[in-house]
Amino acid sequence: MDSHSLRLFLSLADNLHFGRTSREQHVSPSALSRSIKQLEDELGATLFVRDNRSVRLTREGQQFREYASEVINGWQAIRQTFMQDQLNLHGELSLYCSVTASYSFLYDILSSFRQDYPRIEMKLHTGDPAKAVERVQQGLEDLAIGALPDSLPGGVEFQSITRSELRFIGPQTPQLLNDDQLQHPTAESWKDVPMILSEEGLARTRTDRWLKSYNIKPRIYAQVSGNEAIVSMVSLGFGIGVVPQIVLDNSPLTARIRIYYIQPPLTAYDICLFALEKRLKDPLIAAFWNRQR
Amino acid sequence: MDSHSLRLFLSLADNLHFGRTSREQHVSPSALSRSIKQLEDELGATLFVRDNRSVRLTREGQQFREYASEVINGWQAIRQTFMQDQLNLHGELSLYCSVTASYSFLYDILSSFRQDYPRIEMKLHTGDPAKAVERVQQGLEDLAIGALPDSLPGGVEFQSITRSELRFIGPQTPQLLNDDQLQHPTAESWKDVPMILSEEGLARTRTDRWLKSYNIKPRIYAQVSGNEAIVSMVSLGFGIGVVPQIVLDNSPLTARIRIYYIQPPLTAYDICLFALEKRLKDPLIAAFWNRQR
DNA sequence: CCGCACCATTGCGTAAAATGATATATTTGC
DNA sequence: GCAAATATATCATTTTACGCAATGGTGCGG
Repeated sequence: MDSHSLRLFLSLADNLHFGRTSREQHVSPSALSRSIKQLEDELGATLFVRDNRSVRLTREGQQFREYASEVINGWQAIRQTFMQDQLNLHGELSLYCSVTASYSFLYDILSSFRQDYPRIEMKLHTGDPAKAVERVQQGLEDLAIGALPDSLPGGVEFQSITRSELRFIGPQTPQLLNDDQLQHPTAESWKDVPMILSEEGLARTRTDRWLKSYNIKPRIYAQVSGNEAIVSMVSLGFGIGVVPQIVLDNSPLTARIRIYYIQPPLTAYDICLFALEKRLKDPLIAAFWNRQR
Repeated sequence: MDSHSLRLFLSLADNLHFGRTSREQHVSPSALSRSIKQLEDELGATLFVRDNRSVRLTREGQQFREYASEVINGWQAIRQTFMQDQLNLHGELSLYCSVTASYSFLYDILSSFRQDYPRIEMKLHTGDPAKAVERVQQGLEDLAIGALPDSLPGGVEFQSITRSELRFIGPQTPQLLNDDQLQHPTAESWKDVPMILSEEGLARTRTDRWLKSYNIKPRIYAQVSGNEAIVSMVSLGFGIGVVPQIVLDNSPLTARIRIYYIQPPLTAYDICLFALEKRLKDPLIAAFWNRQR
């Protein structure tokens, strides 16, 4: 028995619907199904009657629901108690991240942090994630989110948040790359492919390295800054580009572009939180660094 | 947060001693330490003050102790409630296993089963584990514990309980095998090594296969039945034998024998519980099969 | 003052478990 | 028959847990 299963159970007991619950709780349907089944096995009782069309709580399920919600509420309550001081912890934290980050996982991070530390104000600055480490290092920001570079300057600490693959993308039409160009990239076949690349940053470095490994001298149509701008230009048919998957997940233009899956793939982005090591002692920064996840 | 961590926490809160608690709870000191640390991280509070010489509960720890014991007791209580019918479940179950099994893991299995189904009587029969599957198949036993054979007859279901490596053992003195014989076994160097083997069973099959792979024709000093007898004869210096590690763990003769670690090791024993598939519907057998672990 | 025993913790390599993706079965309502 | 929803199996991958051995700190006795 663990709190995660209990949360899933409680959510399912509310929804009475596996699909909806799995989406709400960010787990796959199979994981949810297994989790409930495991709970039932441990208890030696059936919690839900599923008749392929509807889900409903058994008598035991209702009973267990009370217990589960007590456990979860008790847990939250005791955490609140322990965090009394945290209620008094107040001030301001600046966080630098990309527009994409602010659209995606940042919401979850900030909303749970907000619950625990309601009196800490967050100043959110968005910009090119390639500058994340630099901004922290220069003391312009308390915290920053960006991709983990191949080499991190000393004195900067990081913690991994998520990973995201780097993708080659092209416009939906016209199709700028054919199978042959993808599977057997050569300098010759790629010489006229127009490319739209970031001016700097990991995506650029890794793309350059990939191109170089095939001796391709790219025809650079445009160098832009900002992944959204790349997606935008690609969708308009100007060329092919390279952006992290997470940008595509949150882009309104996904229908206008296509993803080219190359082998071997570019090394994935490791999206991390950065802070200056010596500033980790700062109570506000420490609170964020050690936040509940 | 999971029930296992809570149990560890409660035990530690009683003992105020990591070493003792880890022994009591059958986990390594490191696992215990990490488990407590994780709990503290999740809660954002220190539960114990450890000053390398003593362990004591913090104020938060005392508070959490109440919560934890409520959660655990509640869990037990709700399981009891769900198992009301089980209290009424009564009758007799026969279980066949080796002497070694009855000395080791069987205690844990039976004592927890006993708690859940106090009115089910267990008839324990001990004997050669090689006969486990056969006894179940013939309907002589409801359940049996033994090593999973390479091929299981149809209609017999199994569930894994634990694994145990097969070990070559020799007497403490005289040393019957030298390094060369172990690392480069040849027919020539092994021809005079006296061996004590089971008459039948997996250990015998696997030993034979191993010997054959090196073209060794063993000099069989004795064929006996029962692993304890093998250990006994080996300890007296009659020859070398092959027994599962678990037999050694529970033998009073370990000081008199030595283990020869060969590479590659023999395929380990997979110690399983067996039952006839069609009898799994029997409420008593089902209760044991799906017992709490 | 120096080993020495004791004890919690940490690093590391490996083993086990959880997960997501995918495919398939099954039932039910339309 | 078809679509929707749950259950289950399998596989690859990631994540986690574990034990072992080593570390570091502390008090005690010689």
